[in-house]
Amino acid sequence: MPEKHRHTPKGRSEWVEHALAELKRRGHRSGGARASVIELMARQECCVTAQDIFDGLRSEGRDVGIASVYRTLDLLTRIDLVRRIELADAAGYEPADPGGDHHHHLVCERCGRVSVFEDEDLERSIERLESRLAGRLEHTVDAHEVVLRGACADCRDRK
Amino acid sequence: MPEKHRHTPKGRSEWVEHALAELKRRGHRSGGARASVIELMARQECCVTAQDIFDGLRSEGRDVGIASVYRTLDLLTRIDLVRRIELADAAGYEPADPGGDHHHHLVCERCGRVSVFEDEDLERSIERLESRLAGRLEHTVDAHEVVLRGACADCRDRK
DNA sequence: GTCAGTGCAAAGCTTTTGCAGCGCG
DNA sequence: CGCGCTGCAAAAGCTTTGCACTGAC
Repeated sequence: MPEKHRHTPKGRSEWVEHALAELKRRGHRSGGARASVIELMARQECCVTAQDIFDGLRSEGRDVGIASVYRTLDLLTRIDLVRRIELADAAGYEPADPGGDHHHHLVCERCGRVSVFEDEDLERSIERLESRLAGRLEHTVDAHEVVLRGACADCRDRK
Repeated sequence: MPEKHRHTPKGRSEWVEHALAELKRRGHRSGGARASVIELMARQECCVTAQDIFDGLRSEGRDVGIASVYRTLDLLTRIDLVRRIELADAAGYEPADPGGDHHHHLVCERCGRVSVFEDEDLERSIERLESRLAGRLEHTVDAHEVVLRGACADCRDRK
């Protein structure tokens, strides 16, 4: 059952705590740029690009270098606090909700807008597939990514 | 049921015919570079990058410019003769088999190797999802892409 | 003969890396 | 007070674009 615009504000402030704690646990120091990226990421609805984050922080007056944005995203992705999604031009990043929030993305090929859906049926199919692959010792699977491409309601109506 | 290394040599020479015919039908002229890219694409097992195609053609002595490779891939993708898959660094391209060969990709996060799987169960879940989305007039869906990421048998065994 | 197709080179993007300096612990 | 974090700038890819020229129709 697809759902759009899912808000989880409480879950997200928990995510900030979790992320900072996890970084500390791994012996990372707490720097300003990294904290800013984490705080902004937590406020996002859906996946954002590194450039989005950079622009967002600049518009709030936080002079974070784009290199630090990439470095932070890379670090957070490597320790599974952030999920990276390969879109067409640039990669999208979003907080990896620990609470099993397995949503995927729907990209409009005309306007580029990205929306979100969830589907339990699909998720179960993927789980079965993953355990079959693991059972045959063919491949372990840590993550999966589903992208649907088409035209959003607005663009389709606009002929 | 996942299957690797699926050969469809007959289907692929048919694909060359189909691609050339479709281009002619649309009023495109038949140039050397484009024909070379199509011919090489047809021989590929799985998705290849533009650079792979460029290198492959050069090694066969065909001096095709990389811009022509990109232009051809772009054209073929736009008319659905080629499927573009977003991997990590560069995009992968593969012939779009008209015969409903809906396979997807399994990427090893350590060595980068890309393998292929097919899964009817998964495909049915996606079909149901797509018709639900279309039914609600939320989004049309022309294409879907599933990427699983993990460790291939070789890399996992190598500790 | 016309104009789509082509190769080369340059430009445009996203992402990474080098480096000097700052500041957390 | 060491070394991890940071910003800037430069570099390193991937992909697109400009342009003159070739060749298909």
